[in-house]
Amino acid sequence: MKRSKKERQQLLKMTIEENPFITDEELADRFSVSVQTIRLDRLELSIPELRERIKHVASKQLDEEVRSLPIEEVIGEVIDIELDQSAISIFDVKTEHVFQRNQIARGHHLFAQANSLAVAVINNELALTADASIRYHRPVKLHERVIAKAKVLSTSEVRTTVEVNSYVGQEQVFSGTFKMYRSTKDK
Amino acid sequence: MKRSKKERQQLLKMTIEENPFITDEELADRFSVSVQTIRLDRLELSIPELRERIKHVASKQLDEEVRSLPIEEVIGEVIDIELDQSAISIFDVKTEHVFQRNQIARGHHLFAQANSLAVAVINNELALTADASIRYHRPVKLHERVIAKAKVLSTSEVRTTVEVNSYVGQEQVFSGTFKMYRSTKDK
DNA sequence: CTGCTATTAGTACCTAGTATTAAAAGTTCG
DNA sequence: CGAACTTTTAATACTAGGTACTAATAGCAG
Repeated sequence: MKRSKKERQQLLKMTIEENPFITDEELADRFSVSVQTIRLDRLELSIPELRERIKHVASKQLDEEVRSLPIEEVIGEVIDIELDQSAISIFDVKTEHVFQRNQIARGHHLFAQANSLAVAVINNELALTADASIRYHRPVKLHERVIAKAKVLSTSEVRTTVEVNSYVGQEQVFSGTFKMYRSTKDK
Repeated sequence: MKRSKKERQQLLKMTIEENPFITDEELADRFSVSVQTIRLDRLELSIPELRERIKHVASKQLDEEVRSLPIEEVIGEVIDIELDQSAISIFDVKTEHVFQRNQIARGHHLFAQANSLAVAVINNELALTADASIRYHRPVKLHERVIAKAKVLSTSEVRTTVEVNSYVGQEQVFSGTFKMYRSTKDK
């Protein structure tokens, strides 16, 4: 089938994005053009060669391995954070989070969102929850968006108290107070 | 400095593990031997060439991207239950439950085990957590088996209080008191 | 000094490219 | 229709980072 240059380049870009491991030769085959054409296309689109693409993906992987900060491990998506002060995350309730019978979110998901946000807000290599006191104000339903706001109330050498309030729209659905250990090194 | 063949190969292995992006030439420089020697070493140690190493790292990255598992639905296995009285469940801590940095189980999994057991023990079409007070006695580590025991403390028309204590072996790791609504129908 | 291992050197070949020049094919406009 | 332009293909020289193989040399042990 015939494709215009523009169409081909558009497809090329998508193809490479989907599978960065593809060679120019395979691409040439796939689009029924010469290898040179593919190379001109890549040049015009500023798409680097196979090895560079792979290298880039691999570096990302190494980054991830090294990093693995608590922020990656938060349940929900952190949209704002000021270390040792406050943090906000959003959590969309999907089918896998609710009881089938009544479409109400299972409590531990709201807890997890709040608790992990409390962990994340603490500017420390490691924070562990010591104890917590929580309250569910009203049930949260499927497809609702829960916004959790964490606020650090007090901090001492080894302990920090974090308050988390979660809302759906203007309505409060959850509140919790988390007392956290801030262990300095590994335990 | 002089190193024996064995010493060099040992170091070589570690060096490549730490930085898979290093070329034979750089390695040769670093160990003050010829490039050929490095290649013989890699051959003996079955270490693939630079590009293959990078490719391998990159594929791992793509795997990870696909993964991104949601918080799982299974929160321990109920092994005994007497409705409105008591229940026991076990929960094996796997890699997906721990912080990567220190292999300590994330608090919300212990909470989820206890909370879901509290829900299960209540002989009602629907039970919802109203509030909870919990305490983490000691961190739980990877591969430990947590046994949660729930006991119903009091029951009224609409509310039930459940106490849950969790253990690893003889040692208590978690305790919580859950006040539950026993709503008769849907809310 | 003879063997042996370890190391180094050299050559041909490979993949997946870049960079450049040139020719051929396709398209558009007057 | 044909000149002018764009697009595509082809061909060549060169590169990095290797493999595979052969051969020469270095170091040391008995």
